[in-house]
Amino acid sequence: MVLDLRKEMRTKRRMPRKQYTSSDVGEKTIKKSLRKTRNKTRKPKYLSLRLRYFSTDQKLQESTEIPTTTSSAQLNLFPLHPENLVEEKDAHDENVAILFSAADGGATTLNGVLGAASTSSSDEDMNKNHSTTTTLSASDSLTFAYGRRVRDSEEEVALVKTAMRNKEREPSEEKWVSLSEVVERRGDEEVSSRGAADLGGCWRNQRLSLKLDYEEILNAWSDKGPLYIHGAVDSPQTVPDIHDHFLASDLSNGINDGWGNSGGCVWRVPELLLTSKGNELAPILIEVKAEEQQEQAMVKAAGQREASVQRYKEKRQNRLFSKKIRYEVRKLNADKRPRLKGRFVKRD
DNA sequence: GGTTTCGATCGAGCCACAACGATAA
DNA sequence: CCTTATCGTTGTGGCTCGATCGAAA
Repeated sequence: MVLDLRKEMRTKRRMPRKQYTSSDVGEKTIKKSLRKTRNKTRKPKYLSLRLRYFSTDQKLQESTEIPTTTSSAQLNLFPLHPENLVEEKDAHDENVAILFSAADGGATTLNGVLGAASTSSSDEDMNKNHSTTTTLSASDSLTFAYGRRVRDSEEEVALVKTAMRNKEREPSEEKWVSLSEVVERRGDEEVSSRGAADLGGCWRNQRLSLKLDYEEILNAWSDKGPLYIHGAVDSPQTVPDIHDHFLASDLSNGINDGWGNSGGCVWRVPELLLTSKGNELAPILIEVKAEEQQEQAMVKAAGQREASVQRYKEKRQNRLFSKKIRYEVRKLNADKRPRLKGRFVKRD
């Protein structure tokens, strides 16, 4: 009996072996290209975030109770084979979808976080940010999404900003940062990639301090319809007054929509309570209405979540895994070049 | 529960050579 | 300043092999 149970558990845990597809070839080539571009010598091994992630995730769960549907929180920011994972890892997908539920707005990338006023949340950026778990950007965007711990750390903010500056300096080259470097800089044994998470905390402690020319923005937007945030399922969501301490108030109210958006990231609009007679409602009716609204809010939250998961899946399926060829001529030459056991050989 | 075995997967390296880029004449 | 020649470096794809990981025994 016990043995049978153990066997069943093993079978459940068993992961299907990966089947190579045409996209994998491109993926492999990209890695090879990056590898050769970076250095010819053997690179030092980068610390896998997987273990870190486990511990981090557990800690975060203890402190923030992030809703997870599975205990298997294996980090997989860059699913190499989305076509295989779609059905197999729905639960995992949901977790990732939670991570990037705000991906449409780019809020989970560093660009989205730090450069909200100037960044574009294009798919390319997303892909780049998701492309590898060892880049600072990817890991930080990850931990920002998870890291909802409220903690100030100017040093870490500076570190992330430095990384972003370096990225700007070398726009075409991905910056590789060894985890050990980050750890050294921080000088403790904390999870190194938590910087952005704490950055998120800073954002929750401090208001957004964007210096925007609101008049110019309004003028520029005047012919583009209302200032609504798209992405909500049913009701339009207005841009909140930035002078409201919406972040803190939502946090203090304990609002959590089950998205990891414990307030802050999801702006809410009070429901309009109108009767046919006008704006007045009897107290009892208001009470009943409040309960109904609560139920509706739950249903709506579930609907929003489902919609967002759907959006995430669609985006992931459409993600391009194609290889970027720098010199098409060389590719043509290499294709024509005779090979023996995969190696190039001299022409006769 | 610990150890060993086995199979799948991954990553690094190899190869020839045209193209590229820098430098000198 | 422009052109030409030279030389070292880069990039390209398919295959192999050792390392790694997880499941099974």
